[in-house]
Amino acid sequence: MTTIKDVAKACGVSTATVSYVLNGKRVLLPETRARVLRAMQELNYHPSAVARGLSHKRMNTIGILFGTVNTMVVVSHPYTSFILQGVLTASSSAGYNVTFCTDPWRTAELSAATYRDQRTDGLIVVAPPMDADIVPALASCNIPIVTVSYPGDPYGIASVDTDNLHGTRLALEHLRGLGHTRIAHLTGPVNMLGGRTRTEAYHHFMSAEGFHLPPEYAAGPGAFDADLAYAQTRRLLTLPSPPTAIFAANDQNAMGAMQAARDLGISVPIRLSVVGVDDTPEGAIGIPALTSVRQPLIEIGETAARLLFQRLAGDAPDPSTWLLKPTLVVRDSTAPPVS
Amino acid sequence: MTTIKDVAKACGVSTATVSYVLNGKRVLLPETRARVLRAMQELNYHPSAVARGLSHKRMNTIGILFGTVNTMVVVSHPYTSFILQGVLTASSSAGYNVTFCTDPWRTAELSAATYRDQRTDGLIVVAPPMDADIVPALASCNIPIVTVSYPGDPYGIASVDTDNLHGTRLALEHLRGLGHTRIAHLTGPVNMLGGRTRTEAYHHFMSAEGFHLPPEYAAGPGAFDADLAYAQTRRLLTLPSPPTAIFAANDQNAMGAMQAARDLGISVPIRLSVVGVDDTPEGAIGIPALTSVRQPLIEIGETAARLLFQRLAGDAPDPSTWLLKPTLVVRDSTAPPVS
DNA sequence: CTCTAGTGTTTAAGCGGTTAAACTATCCTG
DNA sequence: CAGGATAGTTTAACCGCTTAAACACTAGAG
Repeated sequence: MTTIKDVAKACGVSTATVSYVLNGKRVLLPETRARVLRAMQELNYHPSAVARGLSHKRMNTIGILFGTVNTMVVVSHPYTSFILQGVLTASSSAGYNVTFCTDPWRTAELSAATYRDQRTDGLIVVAPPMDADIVPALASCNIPIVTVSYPGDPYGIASVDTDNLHGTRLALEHLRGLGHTRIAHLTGPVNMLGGRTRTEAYHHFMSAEGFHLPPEYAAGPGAFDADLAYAQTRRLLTLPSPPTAIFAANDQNAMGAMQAARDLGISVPIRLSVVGVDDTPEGAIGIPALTSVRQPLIEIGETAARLLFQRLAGDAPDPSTWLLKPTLVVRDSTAPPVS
Repeated sequence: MTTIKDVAKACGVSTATVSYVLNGKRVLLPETRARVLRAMQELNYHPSAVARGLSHKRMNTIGILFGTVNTMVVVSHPYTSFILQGVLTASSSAGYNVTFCTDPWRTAELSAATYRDQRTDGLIVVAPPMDADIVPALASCNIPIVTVSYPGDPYGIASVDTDNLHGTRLALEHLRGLGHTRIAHLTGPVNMLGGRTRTEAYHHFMSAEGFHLPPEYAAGPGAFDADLAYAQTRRLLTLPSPPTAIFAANDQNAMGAMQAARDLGISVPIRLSVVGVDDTPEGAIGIPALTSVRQPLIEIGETAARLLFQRLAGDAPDPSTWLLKPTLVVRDSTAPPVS
């Protein structure tokens, strides 16, 4: 590997001169500059990002950490992979590299080393459980971070998320507009901001509308999991007064619900309407195609990355929560209730 | 940020001692060791991976580069995301970090800087076009690389891929076993190893079986693209003597073919059987569910990563091509031909 | 009681860049 | 034509950690 010294020696200048050619922080004689450039070419020289990083104390690299339990199956999951896509796009155009934190978060104690070694200039933490110590731990050692789907404010951190209140309203207004009044909810995990917020929004909307529904209509504890949703839906549909519509915390839950309905011989959407959240390909292709709240995941990833870059550049963005508007994709799993 | 000096000063030893505590390369008095460890705790010290990297000349990080044209939509693509998954899994357990090369490969000239700056110890290059200069360029400057779906041998590089010959045979034997003889092929891009190999394997199999098919049965140039496959299939199905089965270069092509058949009122699988490659979720969920050759993508990613780690550790693996066996997933898009 | 052989720690020179400050010409100004 | 400004380059310290080599000290051998 040729170093800056080799180049300097090769054309009889000091390493400082080569360095100035490299980053143009001083004016040099065109002739000198040309000679150095030629030598760099001939020697096939490429400066070491590591040495540079040590001097500059920044590596032009951000890390992305998926805060979910099962970190390793995360990439092929539609939610995370689209967020990742957005982060990569924004990073690419901002000249940043992205390193994947492969080491899943355990506890602040155990995982600190991986995230505090200055290998990355900052971190994007995606959807960490609300009860994990990861965000406070990272925040307390001044690592610049931006979170996705996590309450940022308490720690003075910028955070990006879907406007889940709005998304829930879209789904529920759609159902109510079709004439549904007996609308149940499959809850997501309470320790995830997205799940919790949708459930809160559901209750909020329902009481604002003056609907008084039995508690079984939003039974917890939930998860982002088709099997649990399946079981919960069976229970709902065998209630004396079953719901005519279900708002599921995400598409996986919705798929579980549709399966349960199918197994009970209850046709969707004729006798049961189902709305999910996430607009996954699986839902879109399912039979019937799932009506779903589409989160702007790529934009969320891009926004998170951009906020982090701003923060790293010094223009501190106000550490607040950025909510991006979801949209409702109406497909074939919703229809007016049979009366 | 506290440095090794702070720790050394805090407990009255030299930085060398702290360093030895850090990496245990010398025996120290238990008492000294304890004192240093305590200081590290109290000062909340975490060594800089960058400084370490500069000394060691390795960062314990590998890069992954997707060689396809449209790099930025790559993550959410099933092929790449599963490969990535495998790479991440293997890296995680080997203690390596993974950085995405967000900067898409342009030419050797333009992109060299990004890949030669020692930020990564080695590179996994996934499915680069065969006519791009990327692999030779990287190989010629001694960056340890492992390729996926690329002819590795010529450059003395380890390479991992699906055994496409075997996969093609699985698909074609399945069709022949059902009784098909008029089997057409939707070709993939010729500049991608996977596409090219499947087409070669198709021709090889057909002539070995003694089938003499019209050239229109495998018309090129192809692509991994549903629209082109759609057009090609329409042409095939309106031939005087149309095929009764189609072996598509991948699932996207197969989906295009099924759409074309549908639009022509030709029912799959009754009047046309279709086999794809990749076993994508979309294909699996489609109507009819697609019979497809499943590539062991996660294993491919893992293998590629492991080969790279071996290479980095010095145990040079023989730079040959590792072919992993695909399997055939039989679903509803194939059936015996109507006679 | 000297001499060697550990043992535990420090010194100091890197690793490959950056950059403030010093230096050396050259040029202009009064 | 001295004196200051300016332009182009070098010197050398530094970033934070590693590590060969030097050093100081004890302990056991002869």
